[in-house]
Amino acid sequence: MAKGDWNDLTCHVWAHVASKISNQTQVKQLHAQLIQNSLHHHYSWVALLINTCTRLRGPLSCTRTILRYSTATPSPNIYAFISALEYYYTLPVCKEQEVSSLCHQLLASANKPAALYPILIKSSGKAGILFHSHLVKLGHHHDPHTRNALMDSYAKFGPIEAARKLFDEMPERMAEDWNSMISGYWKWGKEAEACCLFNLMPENKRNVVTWTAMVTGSANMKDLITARRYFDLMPRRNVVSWNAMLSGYAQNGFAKEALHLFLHMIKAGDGIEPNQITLVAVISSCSSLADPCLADSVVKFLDKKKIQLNSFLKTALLDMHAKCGNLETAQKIFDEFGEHRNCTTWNAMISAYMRFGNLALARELFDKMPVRNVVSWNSMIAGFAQSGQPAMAIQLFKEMIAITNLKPDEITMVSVISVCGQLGALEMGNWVVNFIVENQIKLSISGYNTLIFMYSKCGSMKDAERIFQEMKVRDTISYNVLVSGFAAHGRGIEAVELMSRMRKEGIEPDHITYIGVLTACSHARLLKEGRRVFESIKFPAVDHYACMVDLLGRVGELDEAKRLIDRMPMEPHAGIYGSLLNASTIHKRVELGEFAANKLFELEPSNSGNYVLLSNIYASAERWGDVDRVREAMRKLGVKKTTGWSWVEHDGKVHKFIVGDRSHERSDDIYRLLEELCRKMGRLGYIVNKSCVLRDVEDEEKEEMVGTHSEKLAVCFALLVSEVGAVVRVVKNLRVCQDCHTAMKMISMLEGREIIMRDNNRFHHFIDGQCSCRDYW
DNA sequence: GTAGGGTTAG
Repeated sequence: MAKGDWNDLTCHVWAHVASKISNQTQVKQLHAQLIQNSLHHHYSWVALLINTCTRLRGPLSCTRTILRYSTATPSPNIYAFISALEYYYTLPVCKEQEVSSLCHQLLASANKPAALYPILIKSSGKAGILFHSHLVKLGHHHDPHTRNALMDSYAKFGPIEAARKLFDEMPERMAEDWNSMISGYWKWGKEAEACCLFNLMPENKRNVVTWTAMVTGSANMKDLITARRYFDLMPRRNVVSWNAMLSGYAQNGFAKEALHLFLHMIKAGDGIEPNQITLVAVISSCSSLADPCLADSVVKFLDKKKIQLNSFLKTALLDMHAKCGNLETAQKIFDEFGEHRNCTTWNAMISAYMRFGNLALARELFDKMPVRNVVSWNSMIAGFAQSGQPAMAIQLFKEMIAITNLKPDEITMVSVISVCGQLGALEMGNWVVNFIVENQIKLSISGYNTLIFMYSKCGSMKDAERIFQEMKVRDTISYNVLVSGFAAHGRGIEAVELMSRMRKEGIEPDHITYIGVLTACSHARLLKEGRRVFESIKFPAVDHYACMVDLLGRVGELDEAKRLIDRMPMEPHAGIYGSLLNASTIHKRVELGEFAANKLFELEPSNSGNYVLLSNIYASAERWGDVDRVREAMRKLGVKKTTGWSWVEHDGKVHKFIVGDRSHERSDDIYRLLEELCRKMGRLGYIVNKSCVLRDVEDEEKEEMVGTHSEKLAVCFALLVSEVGAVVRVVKNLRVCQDCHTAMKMISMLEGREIIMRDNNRFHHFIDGQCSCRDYW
């Protein structure tokens, strides 16, 4: 080959060579070969080299060299320069000044046709606006296309006001100018301005792009109704318009609508063929429906239409298989990616493992991945939070903010807030809220809803109400979370009032609201209000009946409760009989209790609580023979009483206890206090098998069956640290035993402090020797 | 190579 020669054949050969390059050393070798052949001045070579670097996404120094080199060649290649610029600008080490000076060098270095400026600006991404002053200097900014390109850069990357200024200064506007401006407004969340401009735009200038921009804009504001209206009104649709509508549905959780629209598209879509992007939306909808049959038909469709799989499609497929329960296929797709995996692929695989409960493999993958983004951290934090490992979730969050430059976003914070709620860790919750404010993390409605949830789970309804009041826009969930909070804290009146307010503000209560309000009435013994609420439900579900049975039972109307069960239009579930059994225990109704318990033994034979409750009913009626019979039945069936953990938060740290626990550093003090407490309360207490057993003073043979004693340890610890003078929050997951309840009342009276106890879903406020929940013990 | 559509985390 003659030196410096360049023709189609050599181009083809060298392009083939370049396409095989897989590492930086080979790039350098190719560069050396070019120099050897004196081809290095030819701009097509520069383009080839830079494209290779771009493909590898790694050899940074090489790209920088070539970037400088491409402006220094006698005939600089604008396209090669753009490729390099685009790539370089996405790198974290990119220096804007450097880019700007290179741009100016290039612009000043040679005469180029005016048509190149818009291309240069468009292709430069965020760097496009750096050309502005230069173009004004050269007088090129009056060219309509250049001007549009500049305006578009401002519209995309901000400030949007600068774009509007250019737009207003235009003597006449092309459709592209209107479209750029409208899309810009949508991009910056300025819905009103976008719609206003759309209405101002002359009707004959609106084209398929304008309409599609309106569809996408509305969909991004989560207003799918309006998006669909624009879609239906469009005079002409192409594949992009269909994709916009499909993706709108898919990204906003309207999977069924997306699939429905897709079927419509392939049946009567004006002869429009679905492409890769269409299928990405379709596959992601199949993922959220988690239906393996649907997954199968999509795979067949891809095969039939011979659609090429790109990395977006492959990742979507990986996710779909994982969500449909097929981890092997997901794993296979991940393995086939090989070196071409990107961050999203890794993340999809990590969340697949998390979904299958394989935390160890998820962690291994997370540690192995070369680059982690916010989603990677979020997947891990959420995964641990949802797998009952809240401490690990918190640790990862701390690592994230300590060792990475990544900024936690709303999704990170929602996981962390929810962990604080799970743990009942109020101090940590407050710290997290502070973090959100300091780092200016914007929360959406669902973010605020999580905050309300957290505060009510941490026992601070005051804060929960404050957040609710501060919200400018609320949805059904906001009301439901607060109503459930009131219910858990036994504040019935507030729950009923909140539902009225909800109706007044034009938000219709849903079945969850009704469950919350009825539960609140039940805990506060508001029979009249509860009846009214129940009667206002148009189609009461089985859970609403359960709440009503619970309410009737607690206030002692057990016969009416039984009649309601008999009248129910559907089959009663375990919750219904559970409420009846519980009420029978409280009101010592042996026969009704037996009836409910027998139903429950059929429905859930291994639930130990039912046996314990029945045995308690017999005990209260002094039918010791029956007590023994139930215990014997439990033993024979191998039903074990489940034990639970109790938590206390102190000084921002959560302390965890279980029966017989000796692991706490203040364990000795705790047990000493426990004995003292038992003595003070006029009961005999002693420690057996490292755990605490209480015996009734009057009947030394009768061991306490209720309570797991882990809460006793928790209570004692809470008392030990009580000198801090703060509200003590004892958090546990089983019903508080009577001793603890009595102890709490005593302490609240003697020390004049408020004590808040969390008992699974309920809260008990002890003030001045009284407990807030009237139906309790 | 002027404007519109893409995967993962709650």
